Amino acid sequence: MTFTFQSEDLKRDSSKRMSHQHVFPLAMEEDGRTADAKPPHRALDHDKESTRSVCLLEQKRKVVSSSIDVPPARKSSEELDMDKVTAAMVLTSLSTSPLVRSPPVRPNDGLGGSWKEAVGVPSSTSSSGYWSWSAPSDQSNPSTPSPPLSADSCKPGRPQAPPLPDDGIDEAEASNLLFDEPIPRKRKNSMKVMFKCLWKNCGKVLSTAAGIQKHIRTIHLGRVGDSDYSDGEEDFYYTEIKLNTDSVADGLGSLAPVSPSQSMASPSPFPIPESSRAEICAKTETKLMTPLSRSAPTTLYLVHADHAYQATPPVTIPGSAKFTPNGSSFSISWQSPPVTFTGIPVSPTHNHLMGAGEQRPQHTHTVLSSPPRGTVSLRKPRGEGKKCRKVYGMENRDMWCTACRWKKACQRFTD
DNA sequence: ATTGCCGGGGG
DNA sequence: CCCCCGGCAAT
Repeated sequence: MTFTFQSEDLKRDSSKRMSHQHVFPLAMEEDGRTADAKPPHRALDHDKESTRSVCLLEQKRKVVSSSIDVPPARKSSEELDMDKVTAAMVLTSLSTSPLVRSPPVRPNDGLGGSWKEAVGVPSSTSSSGYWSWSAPSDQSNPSTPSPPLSADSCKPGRPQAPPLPDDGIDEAEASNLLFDEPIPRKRKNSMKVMFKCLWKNCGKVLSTAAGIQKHIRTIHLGRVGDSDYSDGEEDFYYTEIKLNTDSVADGLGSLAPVSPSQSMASPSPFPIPESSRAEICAKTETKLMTPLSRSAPTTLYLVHADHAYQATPPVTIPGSAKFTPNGSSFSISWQSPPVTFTGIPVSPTHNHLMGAGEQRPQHTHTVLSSPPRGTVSLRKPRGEGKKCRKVYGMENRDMWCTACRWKKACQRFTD
């Protein structure tokens, strides 16, 4: 954080003191105290200008670099975490009787919503040889202090290629590969996975994904034909639930960050723009998943929404399909009937341009406009864009606009 | 925890 | 007026 670049030099030869904080005032319009040092020439002006821009640049760079620096650190700690988690899981699975066979799907990467591809053949008895969950190898080297680079601490021993390259939509897979996240993270055996239809007043529960998909397709969606064809729409209408002891509440990871309430007026039921599903996946797995999976092991009845779009919007199902795992508050439901999205869930095309543009909520405030107008507060809604403080930072306080310096509403960056 | 800024206070 | 800060609310 040293501001030892041009400005220091400049200041040194142009003026007297150098206090750490007041390095920057140089170019301010209001007080021309730099003028005394030398007759103001274009050169100096130029200097000032460039210096100022350098300041800004510098700051930008600081930001960038910090954001670059961070990830590795976090990563390593994450890896350690993962190790712990895996170890824990291994232990758990060892101590638990391998009663139930391994579930047909990998529960964790489900957010992509297309794991069904990975599962492949819809066989009800897919006990699956090749998911063999290489626990021993994990255990054999539990320490793994620091795997070089982004090594996958989860599957040390064997490559264990992802099931099937299959076809397109496999974003989850792709993202996993991209992010070097521990891909398979298979579930332990002692867990029964069921699939529950979320359709209004249906609540049918089947034991296989294919089954439930077929059910939805035929019964609810009214698809004809033998319907091998699935556009993935069914994914929205069922969810995976786990019954059983098996502690580790990983399924909740994806559900947790749901905000408890959302007005129906909101135009898009999906606060999260689908476009960045990959990121979401990764994030969910890493930062949300991990901490959560360790907490709250008490549930016996877990709901696992495989699809981000399913889980994320705080929807509410009217009648049925309401899970209350422990009595603790948790419910999935569905307020706006399936009509909301037809065909393809959410077009992955609409990216929101982050960073540059401001996207406003743009609500259509219906009729409720003026509450009690007489009240005092009337606080400004809070400015949107960055303000002087944010832009220049505390250390360059004298670059702020006056209002900002006085802690008043910013005048330079008005909204 | 950080940031925007209102309300109020001292000169 | 100018200048500053306590403290609150939103993030």
